[in-house]
Amino acid sequence: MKRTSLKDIANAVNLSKTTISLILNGKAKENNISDETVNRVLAVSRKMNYSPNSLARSLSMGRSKTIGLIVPYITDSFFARVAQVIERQCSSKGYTLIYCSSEESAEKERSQINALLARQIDGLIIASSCRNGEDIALLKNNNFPLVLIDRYYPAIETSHVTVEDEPGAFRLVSYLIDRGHRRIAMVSVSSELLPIDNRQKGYRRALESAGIEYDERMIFEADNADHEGSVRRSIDAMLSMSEPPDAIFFANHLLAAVGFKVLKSREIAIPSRMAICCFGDSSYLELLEPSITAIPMPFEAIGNEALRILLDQIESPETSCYEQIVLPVTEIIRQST
Amino acid sequence: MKRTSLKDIANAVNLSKTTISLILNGKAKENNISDETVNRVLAVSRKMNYSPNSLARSLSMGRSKTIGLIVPYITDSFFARVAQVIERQCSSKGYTLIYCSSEESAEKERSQINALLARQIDGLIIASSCRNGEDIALLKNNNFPLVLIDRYYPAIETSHVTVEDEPGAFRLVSYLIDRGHRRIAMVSVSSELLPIDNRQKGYRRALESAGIEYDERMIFEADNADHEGSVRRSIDAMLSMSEPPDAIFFANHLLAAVGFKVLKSREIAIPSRMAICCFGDSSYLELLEPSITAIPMPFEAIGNEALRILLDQIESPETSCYEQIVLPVTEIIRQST
DNA sequence: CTGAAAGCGCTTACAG
DNA sequence: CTGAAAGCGCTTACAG
Repeated sequence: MKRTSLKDIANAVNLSKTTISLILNGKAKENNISDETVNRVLAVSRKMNYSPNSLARSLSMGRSKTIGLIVPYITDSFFARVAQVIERQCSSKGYTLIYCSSEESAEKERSQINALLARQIDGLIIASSCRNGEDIALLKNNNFPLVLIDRYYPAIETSHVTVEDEPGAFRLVSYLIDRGHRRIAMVSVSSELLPIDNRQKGYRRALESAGIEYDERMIFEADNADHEGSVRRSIDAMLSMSEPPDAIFFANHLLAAVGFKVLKSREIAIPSRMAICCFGDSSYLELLEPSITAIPMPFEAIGNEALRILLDQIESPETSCYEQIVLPVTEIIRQST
Repeated sequence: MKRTSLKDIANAVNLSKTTISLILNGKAKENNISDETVNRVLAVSRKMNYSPNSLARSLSMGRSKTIGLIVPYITDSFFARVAQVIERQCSSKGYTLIYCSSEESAEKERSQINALLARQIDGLIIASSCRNGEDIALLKNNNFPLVLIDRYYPAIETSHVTVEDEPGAFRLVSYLIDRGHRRIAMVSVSSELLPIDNRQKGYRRALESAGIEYDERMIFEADNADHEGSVRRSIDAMLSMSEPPDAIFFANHLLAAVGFKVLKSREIAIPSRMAICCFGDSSYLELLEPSITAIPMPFEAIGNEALRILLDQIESPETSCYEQIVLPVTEIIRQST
């Protein structure tokens, strides 16, 4: 597809590329280019349907007005919504967003970081796999504009936007305890994900501060590659315990949905025989019967803050400094607890 | 962030950029470059952590190994899954995917098409707003590699991948009729979206072939900007009819979820007082109580076929021709009907 | 076996 | 008021 270039316009109006470029970039005034010339060029460029080749422009300017976003799964409604928020903000600020899914793989994450850097992106927002400290450190050491969301590396000082994972989990589990539950299981995912770890800490602290002994057999780790199967096995394992749990805290909304399904299929009454709740939320959790107690993620704030910090780093590198934002969360009590 | 360039390597090893470029692109053999030189360059380029500037490369080669995908909403699980499928396929074929959400706006779609073209993408997959025939025709006339998914323009011959909207709706509504329903309402979205229109046609044909008179007051159009409110109003309107419908066919899964919620809140028993079903599916529709009869979208096949056709156009422009794929769909009968 | 040179489509000091 | 020229980082005929 032949696109018209600056040179084409220059030839058409018998001026130099320089002049055309200046005019099209709104620098006519400061270069004293006559109104007549400006209008003529504008008209012709419109007629020729000109739009600049942004590769050439970025290459020449050394910045692309593009930012990258890497999330684990775009199919996870939480990340999709964060992406939506960031995409909208970006376009209102004249930036383009390129996003991709790392599928929770450190290698994919690495190759995506490299692919994005190769495209000369101006900054990067990552919900990292938590197993890629090397690249994160490299970016940081090069002062590359970077904001981590949802997950960060405690050992590496960066800007990041997260939520109150530990306190949120603490409150939710404490609530279960207040409701009389004593045997509370937790289903999380098998990985070193920081937020999951913090949610587990909150769970543990809630038990401790209620004087309930922590029992590691009550912690189940699902397999990201097989939520369905692994959650089913976890729940079956719980049910076959001599003293089965009477409540389950799921580490995220996807696990909770699967858990709900399994419990239903096993005909376990919720909440009478098993109360359930989870970190994170999704529109359908309130539609289920019983509706599920959950802690919604402030995806709007996460996206907005992350982009604000990133653009600050990009546009005012000298004054900007690392910002760590921890957003508050509030549980929504529904029927499942 | 200073990246190392070909020139940096050339200087480091005292060879020309040409030689480095040839080696790094695996063209050493055909240019008789000595193994020793090759190894030396490879080692140095690794040590210097070189990765080519893909903007420069694309600019020079005139192709970017990048394809664009425009969907209405990445937060719609259907499109997120299609995007996931395409992203995976792309990366396995050495392409990068850039996707963005048009939010069902023709203007956004247009500006995204232009932004993507400006990035010299090699091809484009679009689930179009159906109100942007102008740009689609322009792309087509320039022989730009293009595949439409989910929606297409009947007046413009292009490659596209869609599903059996009309037959699917026909079968589903016929099923409702078989179950004894006579007053069947349809809730669709207020737009000129082709698949929605086809689903409506299927609905209508089912009624006709069962000898049920079509009543346009049974068609409700929800507002994309306010699903919640408009579906609520539609359902309230139905309920206040002298002879309310006894079944509702929702044009997509998002509408069905909202409809389910409203019916519950109005304490309308499903399916005894009101049967419901929808086109499209989502993991949670089977978790609801009653679970919802639906027609799953073959997102895997949509993504795979679309990309296959597109790559064919890109890589063999001379032999490729327009392909129109209509994928079959099968309803899953659940408890809501 | 290797390099100089032109070109991809832009921007931007610099000169007149 | 406007243009020639260099440069961004690559690739690729062409020459030796």
